[in-house]
Amino acid sequence: MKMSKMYIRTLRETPAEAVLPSHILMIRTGMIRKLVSGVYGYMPLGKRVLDKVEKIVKEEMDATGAQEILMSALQPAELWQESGRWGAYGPEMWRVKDRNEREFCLGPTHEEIFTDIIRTGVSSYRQLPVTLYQIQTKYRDEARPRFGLMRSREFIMKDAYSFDRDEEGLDESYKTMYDAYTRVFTRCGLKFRPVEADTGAIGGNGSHEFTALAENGESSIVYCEHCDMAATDERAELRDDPPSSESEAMLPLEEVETPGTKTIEAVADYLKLDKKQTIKALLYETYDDEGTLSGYVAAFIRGDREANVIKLANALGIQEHQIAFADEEKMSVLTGCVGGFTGPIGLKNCRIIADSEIVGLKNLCAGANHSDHHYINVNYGRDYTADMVVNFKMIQEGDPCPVCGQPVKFTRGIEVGQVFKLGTKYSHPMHAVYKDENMKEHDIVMGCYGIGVSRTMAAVVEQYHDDDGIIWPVSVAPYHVIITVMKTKDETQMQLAEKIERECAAQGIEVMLDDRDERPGVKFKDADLLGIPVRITVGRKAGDGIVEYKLRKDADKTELSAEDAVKNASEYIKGELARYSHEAVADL
RNA sequence: CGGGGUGUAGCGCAGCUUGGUAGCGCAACUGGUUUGGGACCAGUGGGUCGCGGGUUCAAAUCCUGCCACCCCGACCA
Repeated sequence: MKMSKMYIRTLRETPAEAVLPSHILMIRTGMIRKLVSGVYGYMPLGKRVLDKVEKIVKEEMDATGAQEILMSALQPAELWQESGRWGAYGPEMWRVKDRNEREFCLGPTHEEIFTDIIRTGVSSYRQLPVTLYQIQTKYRDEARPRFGLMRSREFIMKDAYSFDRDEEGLDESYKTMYDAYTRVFTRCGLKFRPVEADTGAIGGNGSHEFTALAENGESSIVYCEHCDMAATDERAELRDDPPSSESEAMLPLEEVETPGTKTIEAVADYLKLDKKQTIKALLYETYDDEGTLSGYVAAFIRGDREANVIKLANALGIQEHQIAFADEEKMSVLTGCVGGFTGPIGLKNCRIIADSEIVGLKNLCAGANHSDHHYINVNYGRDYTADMVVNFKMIQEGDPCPVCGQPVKFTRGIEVGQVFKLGTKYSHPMHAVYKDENMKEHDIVMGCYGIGVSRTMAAVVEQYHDDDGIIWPVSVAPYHVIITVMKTKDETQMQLAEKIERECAAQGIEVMLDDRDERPGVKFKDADLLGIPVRITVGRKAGDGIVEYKLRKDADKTELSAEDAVKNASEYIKGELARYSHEAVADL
């Protein structure tokens, strides 16, 4: 393709709207265009990359025997009411009405739709197992869209759903998808890690996230260097703490003045204590199924810790969206807590939850429930008790690994895929059943599997770039080779360039020819920015049939005959494509 | 949803404090000189200064309401 004919515009300056390298580069290369916040369009180069990712996804899905279909983004409310999620999903669901006030949503995911398909299409055990998938646009009205394609309100997702007779069948389907995902992300060139994950609002009883490693990622994952434990920070189990200061003697409870010390840092600093010797209060309000306020919770945790809201909600027997930070002023009227000085002693009209760790620690410092005062030498049992003692803290770097006990490590990443064992969460309420050999009805056992296709593209850029631009892995590069002509008005150069273009194309290499009437510097900068894996420069020595050959990822350049350059490019591209092929990763 | 910030040409920004009817760089267009790492000279075109209301002889500038976008947090199958 002649670059002079291509609809491309690159930007020299960093766009004001972008912060992450991947976002900046995708805008500077003109691959994507923002329409409104969290909604992007794909320009020619972006679309080509998207297509490559999709192709890899399709090949791996098809190889598992999954079959592609395509469902509408627009979904009737009735199906969601049947599954119980119309109310449960929350404000991220993009709800719309038709002219007759009938309710719909723009699908954030498709469990209901696929369950509906299967319940009318499957009646016998003989039709199971089956897995269907689609690559389609999803809508989530994110509270805060950001980082370009990383967290957008409209995005492209591959979603697959498996249907089995029983749990054993599901385990097999799940494993098949898990392996296929490993191949997909490997073929995209990503450095990633599958980690144990929570099931969240999708529900079910087992899940893994596939996380592309990236400093700027939004997900935090925990792993162990001594065993194969890897999980999201929310999911990671923490060992129950043995009472760590059992032998220490309890000192007399004492109230001390601590003026203006509203934060743990301030109190610890003022009293010259380690944060680990303090108790932090976290005030929550809870809601019932209708979303009305149902009560207050005061949760206490060691001062240096963070709470894991999922674990807290689980302990309270409610969903995650049914708990939120409390309105402190309203809560203080009823319970006697004082913002910044809340402690477990003397609270009323709320449930008190203590993290298992502080129960075992002696002589801690906690708020006194009146301004500018704290208690010191607070001890569980003697000075206060809790309605529940729960291990609800978030795991931290250095905490013991739940599997082997060695200190855990943290890293950040981008969640590019997730697999779930759903069980009968949807099939049961929606009555998706099959008849067995004895004409007995059973709920179909389901799994669901998602890949963020557009997000995967962003993750690749996030992992493959330098100061000059993108460095595409060959498997997803928009073009394989760029021919840079130094002087387009020089017929010898142009003719040689066109010859190279034809020869590349004849070998199935995707090639773009920079025939624009620009100075060499502009062309080199653009070639680097666009990140095309191989660059062939046609310049002064064109008359002798000599060109320059350079890989985007390497610094060195070599002068070769045009024939050898094409041969090198062809060998390199084909080698890389083979390395990222289905066959090459088949045994992963 | 809470806190902060920004809206001026396609992009990046200045002007606003102290009101006088809009400017710089890049990009685009024309001509010329250039041509191996984002050239130079000359010229040209392009703006309801986010939108509404108010103050004033006069508003990009002051007051006010709204909207959009970005950042931090909350939230996030």
